[in-house]
Amino acid sequence: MTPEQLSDTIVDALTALTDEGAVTLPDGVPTQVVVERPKVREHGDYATNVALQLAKKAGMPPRDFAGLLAERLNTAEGIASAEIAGPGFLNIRVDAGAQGALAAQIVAAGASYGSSDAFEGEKINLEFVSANPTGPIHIGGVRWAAVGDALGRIFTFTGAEVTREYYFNDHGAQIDRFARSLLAVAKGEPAPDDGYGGQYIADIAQHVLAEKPNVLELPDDDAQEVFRSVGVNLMFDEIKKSLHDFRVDFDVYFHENNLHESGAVSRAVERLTEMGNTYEQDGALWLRTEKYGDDKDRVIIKSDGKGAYISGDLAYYLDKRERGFDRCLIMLGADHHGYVGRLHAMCAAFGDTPGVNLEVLIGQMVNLLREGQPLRMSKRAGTGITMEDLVDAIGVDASRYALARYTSDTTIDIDLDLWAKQSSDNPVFYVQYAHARLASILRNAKDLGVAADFDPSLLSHEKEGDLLRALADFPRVVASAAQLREPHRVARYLEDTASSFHKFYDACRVLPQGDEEPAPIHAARLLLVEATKTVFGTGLTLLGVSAPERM
RNA sequence: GCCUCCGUAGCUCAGCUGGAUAGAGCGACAGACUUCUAAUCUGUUGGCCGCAGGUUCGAAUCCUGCCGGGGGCGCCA
Repeated sequence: MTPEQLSDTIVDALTALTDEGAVTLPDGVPTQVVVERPKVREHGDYATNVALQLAKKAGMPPRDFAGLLAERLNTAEGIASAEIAGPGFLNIRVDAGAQGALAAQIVAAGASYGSSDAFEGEKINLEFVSANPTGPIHIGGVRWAAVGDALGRIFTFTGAEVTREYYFNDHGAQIDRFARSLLAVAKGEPAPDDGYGGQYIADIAQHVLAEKPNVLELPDDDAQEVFRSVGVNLMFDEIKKSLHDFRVDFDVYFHENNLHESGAVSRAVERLTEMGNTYEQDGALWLRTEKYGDDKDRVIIKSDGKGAYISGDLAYYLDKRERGFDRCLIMLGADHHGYVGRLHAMCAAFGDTPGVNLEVLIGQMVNLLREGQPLRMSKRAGTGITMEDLVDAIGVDASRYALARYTSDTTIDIDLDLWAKQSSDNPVFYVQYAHARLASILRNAKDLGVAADFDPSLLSHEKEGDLLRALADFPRVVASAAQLREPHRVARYLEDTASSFHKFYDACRVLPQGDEEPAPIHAARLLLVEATKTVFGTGLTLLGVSAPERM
C-alpha cells in the first residue's frame, strides 16, 4: 500500500458516500486527496485532512464528515483502522499484510520502482552550465552541473524526453579578450588590463605554440585569430572532459557562433519585427520588452550594427522552439537573475508563454570553506574557484551530493573538511553506507541460502512498518522533485530513509544467527532488505552518485 | 532607489505548497560492540520559526510593511 493507493481508496469511499447521498459535494469528488505520514506515532500510519478540506463545501461539521468517511474506510480493503482525531483529521492504520506486500512489488519492479509517466510526451530542453570557454568551469557552474544533471535524470525517470544542452558563448568581446591574453603571454608580454590571468592561459598558449610553431611570425591580427580558434577548441575539450569526469554528458553543445553565421539572428529579429515588437531609436533596434513586463525596452541591434548580447539568446530560443521543445529550461546563477525579466519578455514577444515554454531557474551562490575560512582563489584559474578545486578536495560523489542536497534558492557554504570525512557527519557517506550495508546482508544471505518464500504480514514490527512506509513514499518524492524542479528532495529522502533502515537493522535481525534454522521471518525481512537496496540504488543514480556494494 | 533570494535549536539545514505537541544531522552530555559492516543505534540537552500587522476554523508556510544578510540592476558579455 502506497500513499497513492491509499488516496485512491479514500477517493473511492468519498464517491460511495456521494452516490448514496450521505454527503453532497457541489464541486464533485476530488481525484486525489492529501495523505501524509504523521510525525507522531500515535497518529497512525497515515493521516488525511480531507474532511477538513471538504466539510465546508459539504455543509456539515468536519468531525461529522470525518465520521462518515471513517465508517466507510473501516470496511475498505487493506485498512486496519480509521479514526477521527482533533478538529477532523482521519488517522489511518494500514493492514500489515497490505503494507508488507509492497516489498515484493518493489523487488518485482526493480530499477523502475518510482518511475512514472507524469511527463510522458514532454520534450524538455535543459540548458545548464554554459560557461564561457575562456577558462575552467567556476564553482557556480558546478552547482548546475550537479543539480541540472540530476534534474535531467529525474525528468527522464518521470517519462520526459530530455535533451541536455550546453551553450558555448564563442562569439564576442570576452572571446576576443581571451585571444589577446593568449597572444600576450606567448609573446612574453603582460596580460591586457581587461584580459584573463592564471596559469591555464600560459598552458594553453604553450599548446598553441607547440601546434603552430610559426604563429608569432604572423601579423598580430592573424596571430590573435590563430590563438582564438585553437585556444577556444582546447578550452572546449578541457571543459567537456571535466564535465564527463563529473558524470555529466551533454547531448548538444551549441555554439553561439553558428547563430550568427547561419543568419539565425536576423531571422529571429525579422520574426519579432513582423509581430510588431521592435522599433528603431537612436540608430539602434529595440525590442519592446517593457510591454511584456520587463523594466524597460532592450537594445537588440546596437547602433554600430552589431548584435547586442541578447540577440544570440533570441535566436537560440527560437532555434530550440523550432527543434520541437515545448519546454525550454535555462539554469542561471544568481548573478544573472536581472536577466530573467528580459528572457521572459522575449519569450512573450515571440507569442509564447513565459513560465511554460521558457522557464528560468536561478541558483544562488556557492562558497567553499576550509577550516572555516572561505576559499577565494584557485591556483590554476588565477581568479575564483573551479570545478577541479572542488573535485580534488572531496571527490565526485561528495561534490555532486553536496551540491544537490540543498534547494537552489539558498546560498550554500560547502565545508570541504566535512565533506571529505569518511564518517557519519558526512551525509553522502551515511547514505552510501546504508547501501553497502544492505549489499553486505544480501551477500551473506546468498551463502546461507535463505528461502525466497514471502509472507508480507510477518513484517509487523514497528521499525519494519516505518521502513516500508518510507519506501512507499519514494514515487511521490520523485514526482514532486520533478514537478518542483527540486532534486534535493531526493537527497533528503534518502537520508531519512537511511535512518529508517539503520533503525530497522538495529531492531530486527534479518539473517538466522549461528545454528538457527532459516524461518519465514528471515525470508520476509530479506525481501524487505532487497527492496530497500533497490530504492537506494535508484535514488543515488538519480543524483548521479555511485551506490557502492562495499565500503 | 528598484528587483531578487535568504532569515527556523549553539552550528548546517529540512519542513511534503495552510494542519495536530515545529523536525533531522552535527555539537555537548550519558549509554549499547561474543555486530547480519559500531561509517551504526538508544537516551538527554536545546526554538518569541528576524520583527509587527493582516487573511481564517487553523500560518514557519499566503498578503503588506519594516529590520538584517547575499546577489543583481549597461547600446558589457
